[in-house]
Amino acid sequence: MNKDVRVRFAPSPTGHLHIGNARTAILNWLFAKHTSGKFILRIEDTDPERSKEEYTEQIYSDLQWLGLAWDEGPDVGGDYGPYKQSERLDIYARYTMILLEKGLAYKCFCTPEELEIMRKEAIEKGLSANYDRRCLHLSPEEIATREAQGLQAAIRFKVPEKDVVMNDLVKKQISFPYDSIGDFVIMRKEGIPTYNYAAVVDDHLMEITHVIRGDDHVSNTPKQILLYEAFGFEIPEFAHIPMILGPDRLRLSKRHGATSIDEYQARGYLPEALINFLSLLSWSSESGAEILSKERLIQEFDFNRVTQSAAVFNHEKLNWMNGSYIRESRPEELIDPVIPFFIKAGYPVDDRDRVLKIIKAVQEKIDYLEQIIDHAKIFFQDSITIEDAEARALVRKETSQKVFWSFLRELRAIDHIDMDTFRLIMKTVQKETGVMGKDLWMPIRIGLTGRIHGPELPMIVELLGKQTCQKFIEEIVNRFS
RNA sequence: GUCCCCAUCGUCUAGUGGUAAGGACUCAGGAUUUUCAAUCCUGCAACGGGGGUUCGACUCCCCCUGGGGACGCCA
Repeated sequence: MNKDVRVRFAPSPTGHLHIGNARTAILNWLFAKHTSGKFILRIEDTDPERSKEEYTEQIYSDLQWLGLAWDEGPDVGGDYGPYKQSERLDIYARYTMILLEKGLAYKCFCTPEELEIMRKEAIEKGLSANYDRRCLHLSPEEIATREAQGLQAAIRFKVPEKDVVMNDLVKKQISFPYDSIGDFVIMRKEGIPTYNYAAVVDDHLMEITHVIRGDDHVSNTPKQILLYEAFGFEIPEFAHIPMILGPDRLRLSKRHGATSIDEYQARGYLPEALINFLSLLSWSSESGAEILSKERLIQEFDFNRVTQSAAVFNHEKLNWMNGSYIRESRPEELIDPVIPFFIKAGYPVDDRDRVLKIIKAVQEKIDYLEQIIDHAKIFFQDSITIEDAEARALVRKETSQKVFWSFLRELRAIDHIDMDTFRLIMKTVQKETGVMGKDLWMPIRIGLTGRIHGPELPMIVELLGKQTCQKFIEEIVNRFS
């Protein structure tokens, strides 16, 4: 019956994996998983100017970090390789010959300068900025002369005079008048294919069933459809997903801050949260739920529920969602992800149990892992400095002094402290001093951390340990009395 | 300039001819709490404009406006 689904993510290695591309990859992956199909990675490195091997590696690792495993690709192989376009040049050349022989494509000797003038003139006249076909009617002799002069030709596709209709899984039916499509170059004079051409040849040869990509490609699609028809290839399904915009409703770009996946990784966003969030840009669950596991996304994903309109990337919501994932994580799972941030901050990491306790103490306060550095600072101080004026005033209060002395007396009487003994001690302090509530707890908090806000005190005390607690309180007593 | 697409709270969205236009983020207020946070509750906030069609339009059609994309020997 239906062919097995095969989809591809086809980035060009010209930079880091961008948020928009990542979203495209995610939807491809979700659809493949949803249909038990294959997810294929193809590297479109046909631009020698901009493509770089290091970016290919970067794309691999970004995709891996997101947890999007591919079934076929340059590194893992597959039956439809090679999966890098730069290694398929002979294939494209072969198919170009077919078009040339059938008279469906022709050589073009126009220079970039000529083309630029042509374009300007067309726009001035109010016409569409298409190629005027001046090389279409070159006689064999004229072609021979130019080639004898050493001129190299690009190959242009001769666009047939018929309107093109496409049926898109998300955009539904769109038609393009034939005269809005100009004869486009399929092979550059260096013998390297252009995007529209290579994509068609590859998608056909790789038996891609669904082309899922950003909707900035819709106007490319009629060209590609024409190519499929010229070759007699079966046309795949198309699904053009809406763009992701910045807050100014312009296409998301570097100007908008962090736009590549590795930047989010570096700040301690969780891949699951990113996938969840990006999936919800222009797609929604029928249930209305927003926090959706990968499994659930896979199960529910459907093009019928993809929106038609572009979506603004909302940082605040991402932060909320990521924070939600952090809060829902088991603290143990967070140890490894958090360690790089500890190392970066110069905090010791050899005692994993201590790291775990710190995570438990601050887990609910952070939206992304990088923020743990600031919250955990209080656990690695040698001495306490009180910056805040309100805190200084509080510490000086008479009740605070009483609390300190009482607390210190209790502390000196024991040799080890944990959350429970701390609570017990505080009860005693309360009884002895008659101080309670904020006046009781706040001096201790400030004395131990220097700050007015922070994690729950019992956790702080246990993490600091008896010696450090005693030292800090002794210091503050000396300083302020 | 030409072609294509889009249009519900500030943002992400639900909606599919008859709804008090629902949810989420943000924001405000409250509850809880030894602080902050988290959590829970409450609240503010939207169908771009104009014509049709219809007994009835957020929903269908047209125009306008606004936005986006494409028109590369980039992808």
